[in-house]
Amino acid sequence: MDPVFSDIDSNSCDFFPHSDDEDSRGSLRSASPEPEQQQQKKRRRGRGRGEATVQVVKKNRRLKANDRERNRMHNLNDALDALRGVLPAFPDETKLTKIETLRFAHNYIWALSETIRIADLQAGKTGDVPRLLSPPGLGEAKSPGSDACSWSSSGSSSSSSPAYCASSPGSPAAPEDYSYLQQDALFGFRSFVPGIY
DNA sequence: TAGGCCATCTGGTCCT
DNA sequence: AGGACCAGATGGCCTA
Repeated sequence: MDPVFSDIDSNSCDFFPHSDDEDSRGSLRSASPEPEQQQQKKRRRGRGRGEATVQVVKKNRRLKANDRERNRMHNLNDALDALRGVLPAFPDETKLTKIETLRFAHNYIWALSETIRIADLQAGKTGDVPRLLSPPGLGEAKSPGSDACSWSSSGSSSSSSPAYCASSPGSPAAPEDYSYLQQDALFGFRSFVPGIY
C-alpha cells in the first residue's frame, strides 16, 4: 500500500471529520465564488424546514460524490503504481511522478516494440543488417496535439515512435548499433523521460 | 521563497 | 436520477 493512501482509507468520508466548516471551505473555492452578501441573503431566506431538507440532501449528495471521486482517483493512482511496478526499477529509487510514469511507459513500450521488430527482421533475413527507421518527427511537422500519443503498433506505423519522441535521446536517428534500445529503455530513463513532447 | 507535485473539492457534462 | 468522468481551483508538502 502506498503510504500516501494509508491514512485516507476507503471510508474516506471520515477523512474530513470536521464537516462544520463545509460552508467556509466552499467559500474558499473560487470555482463557486459567491459574494458574502448573497450568501447572507440565502441564509436569511432559506429557513423553511423544506429548504433545510433540500440543503441536507444536496450536501449528502455532494459528500457522496466527493467520496466517489476520491475512490476514483485512488483507483487511478493504484493503476499508476501498478504501472510503475512493471517498469524497470532504477537504483535512483526516486518515485516517478505521474507524468514521468506515463511518458516513460510510453517510450518503454516503443523501445520494446522496436526491439521485437528488429529481432523479427533479423530472423527473417539473416545477414541483412537491420536498421532502425528514422525516428518520426524528423522533417515532419508536429501535428497539433501530438503529445497525446497517437502512435499505433499496427501496420506501417509499427516502427514509428511517438512524434514527441523526436527530440528524445531514446530515439536516435538510425544508429549503426541498435543495442541502445535496451540500454536506453532500461537504464537511461531519467534522460529518456523528459523532452518527449 | 518560488516552483513542482499531489490530494481533494467542486461544478459541469455525459452516459446508463 | 444517479454515477462516471473531467477540468479548474486550492492548499499542503517538498526541494532547489
